[in-house]
Amino acid sequence: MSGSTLDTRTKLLAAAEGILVERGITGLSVRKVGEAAGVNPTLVTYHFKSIANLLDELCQLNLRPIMQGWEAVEAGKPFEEKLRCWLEPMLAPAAFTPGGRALVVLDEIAAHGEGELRQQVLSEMEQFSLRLRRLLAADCPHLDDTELRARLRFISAALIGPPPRSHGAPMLGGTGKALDDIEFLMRFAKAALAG
Amino acid sequence: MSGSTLDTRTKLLAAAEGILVERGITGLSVRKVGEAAGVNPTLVTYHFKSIANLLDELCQLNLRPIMQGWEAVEAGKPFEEKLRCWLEPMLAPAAFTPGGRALVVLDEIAAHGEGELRQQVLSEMEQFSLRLRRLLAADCPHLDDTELRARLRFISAALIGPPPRSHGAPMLGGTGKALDDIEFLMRFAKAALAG
DNA sequence: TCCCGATTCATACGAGTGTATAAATCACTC
DNA sequence: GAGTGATTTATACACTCGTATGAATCGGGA
Repeated sequence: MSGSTLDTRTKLLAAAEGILVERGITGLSVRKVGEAAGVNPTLVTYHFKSIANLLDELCQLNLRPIMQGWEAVEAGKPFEEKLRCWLEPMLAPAAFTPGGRALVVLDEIAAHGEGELRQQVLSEMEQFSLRLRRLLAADCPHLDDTELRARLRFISAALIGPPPRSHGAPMLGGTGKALDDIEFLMRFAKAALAG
Repeated sequence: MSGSTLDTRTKLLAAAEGILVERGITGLSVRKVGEAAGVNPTLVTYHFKSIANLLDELCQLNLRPIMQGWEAVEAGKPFEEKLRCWLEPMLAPAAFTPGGRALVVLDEIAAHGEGELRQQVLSEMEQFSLRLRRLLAADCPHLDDTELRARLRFISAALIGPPPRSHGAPMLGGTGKALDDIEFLMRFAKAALAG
C-alpha cells in the first residue's frame, strides 16, 4: 500500500464522482470510471472489491460532512440560525468535485442503490428529519405537526431536486446560479415556514 | 392496424410507464417491457421503431395534459386561482399508471434522454416558466424578478423532486401522502411566495 | 542480486442490452 | 377457400456491462 496506491484509489473515487455529477448514474460504468481516471478499468475491482463498494465509499464520503454540519442544529439557537445550519450543509460541494454538490451524489446513489446502501442513507436522513421537526416545532407554533412535516419535506425536496436530474440544465427557470446562494435559500425557507 | 394492434401498442406503453414509475429508468429495457406487457419483446421494435421512440411517445402523452392544464393560468384570475391552475396539473396521474404522477414519468425520461427529447421537455417547461413568472409578478410586488424566479424554481423543484428518485420511499420525512394533497401544496406555495 | 508482496495489465466469460432479419401466424378481402 | 398484408414469433448479431483469472511490472528489504 504505497503512495501510488492511495492515489489510484482516490483517482477512481474522484472519477466516479465526476461522472455521477455531470452524466448521472446512467453514465457510470467500471470502464468509464477507469478511462476517466486514466487508469486500467479492472483496478476498480482490485481496489474496491466491486463497483457497489466504490459507490458505498463515495456515499459515506459525501454523507459525512452533511451529517456533521447538521449536528449544529441545536435547541438553544434562534430560528434563523437553526435554519441556516440545516440548509447550508445541503449546498456543500461534493468530496472531489467542487462543481457539484454532495447531496447530488448522495441522491444519485440512493436512487440507484437497490439494497442496503440506499436504505442506510434514507434512514439517516429520516432520523435527522425527525429531530429537525422537533426542534423547529418550537419556532413554528402556527404549524401543526403534519403541516410542518409537509413543509419541511417540500423545502428539502426543493434542494435535492432540481440540479441533479437535469445534469446541467435546470428543469424550470433560468441559470440555476441562484440556487447555490444560501441567502436565496434562507429567504425561501423562512417564507415557506411562515403563515 | 386492427384493434389488437392498438391494444399491443397501448399495452407496451402502459408497461413501460409502469416500470418507469415504480422501478425507475434503470429498470427499463425492451425485454422487461415485453414481459411486463405479456407480449413478445421484439414487438417494441416493431410498433415503435426503437425504444427511444417509445419513450418519446410516452413523454408526449404525459406532457400534454400538464401543458393543457397550465393554459388555464390566465392574467385575469385571482392569485390563488393562478396558483391552483399551476400546481394542480403537476399532481396529475400518469397516462396509464394512476398510482404514479405524469411529472415523474417526464422527469425520468428527461433525466435519461441525452438528446432532443430532453431538450424539448426542458424548453417547453422553460417557456411556461417565463409566462408564469410574468403573470405572478403582478401578485408579488414584494419580490423582484430574480427573487421570484428563484422562489418559483424552488417550488416546482419541490414537486418534481422527491417521490420519483426514491421510487416509493421518500428521501426526507414520513409517509408522503401529504405531497399528493393539493391543499398542502397550495398552502406551501402561498407561504413560499409571501414575505 | 534476488526475492516477494503489492500493484497494474491483458484477456476472457457470462449475462444483459438494442435491434435486424426471416419465418410463422393471424385477419380479412376477393 | 385462396391470397395478401398486418402482426407476431424465433433467432442471431454486435455491443456493453461487472468481474474473475493469470501474467507482467514495480518497489524495497535480505
